[in-house]
Amino acid sequence: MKLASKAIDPALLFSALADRTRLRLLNLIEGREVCVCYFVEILGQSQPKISRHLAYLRRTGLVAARREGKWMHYRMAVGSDSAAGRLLHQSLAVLREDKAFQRDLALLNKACCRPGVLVSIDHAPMPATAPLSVQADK
Amino acid sequence: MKLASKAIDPALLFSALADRTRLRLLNLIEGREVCVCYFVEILGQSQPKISRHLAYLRRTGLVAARREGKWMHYRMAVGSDSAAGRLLHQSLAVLREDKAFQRDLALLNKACCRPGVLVSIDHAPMPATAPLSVQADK
DNA sequence: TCGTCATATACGCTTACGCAAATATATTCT
DNA sequence: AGAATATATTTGCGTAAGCGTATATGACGA
Repeated sequence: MKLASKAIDPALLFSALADRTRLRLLNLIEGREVCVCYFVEILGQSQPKISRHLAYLRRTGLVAARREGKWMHYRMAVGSDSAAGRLLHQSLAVLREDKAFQRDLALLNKACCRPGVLVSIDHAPMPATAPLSVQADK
Repeated sequence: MKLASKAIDPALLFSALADRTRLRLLNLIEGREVCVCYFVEILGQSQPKISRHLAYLRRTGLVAARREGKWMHYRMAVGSDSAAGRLLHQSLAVLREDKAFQRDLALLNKACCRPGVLVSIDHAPMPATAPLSVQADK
């Protein structure tokens, strides 16, 4: 059961959103559980940088981590029952109008649905939930 | 005519929202034009502090200022036609669920609709547009 | 036990931000 | 012109945040 430890201050929430790397991470995390190795691969940024930003999001209480063997999986820790959660989720919805964010999601889709496309991580664990498809192929 | 000078980067927008004073200012500005003296009075913060945060919002392109005699009036500079505008406006909508933000709006209502309540500014110019009433008296 | 892989943290540095106090600018009034 | 009012900007200082590089931790396999 998810403890509502304490309401997240709006200004603090927006601080967490005030960085493009963190926005991209949250975009990928929303709605599923994602392994760190996907973040590094898809964002194309150094591992310490990704890890540092994930730590920031963890400290803020926006995401939670779960260890599974060597891998760490991150997931959302706030739902739309809190004001902060609504702020976060509705903001991500708008951000996904941007092609760059759609592209990140598409890469995540490829990575878990077409293993081998991202060869360097084709041994990594699958996300627990399939990423929402952006502009589904209809 | 409002020039769409350049799209506001989402991370930059969220930086502007990452401060409680600026959130309160934006809450008051949205939907009308407000004189600086109201900000100082309602937020109960020092004039230089208010001015500094207004300057920040101006630099970011979120608000615009207009001089009228000795007074400066601030208004929103982004509409819901831009992604940043949608992010901003929908965020303010959620923030107004909070009593503190409702209270600020109520004080603005009093200040312009019942002159004399805030005696120290009862000589100040009226907001151009009446503030949206929060929880209208039904 | 050792080595390796996956991830996290520490360090040193630089830049941005927030605040209070002081000062500057612009406008109106006399 | 000079004083008063409304607002803006500067200065100095402390803190938080970002980055890259280097190092530490934790889990697994040989």
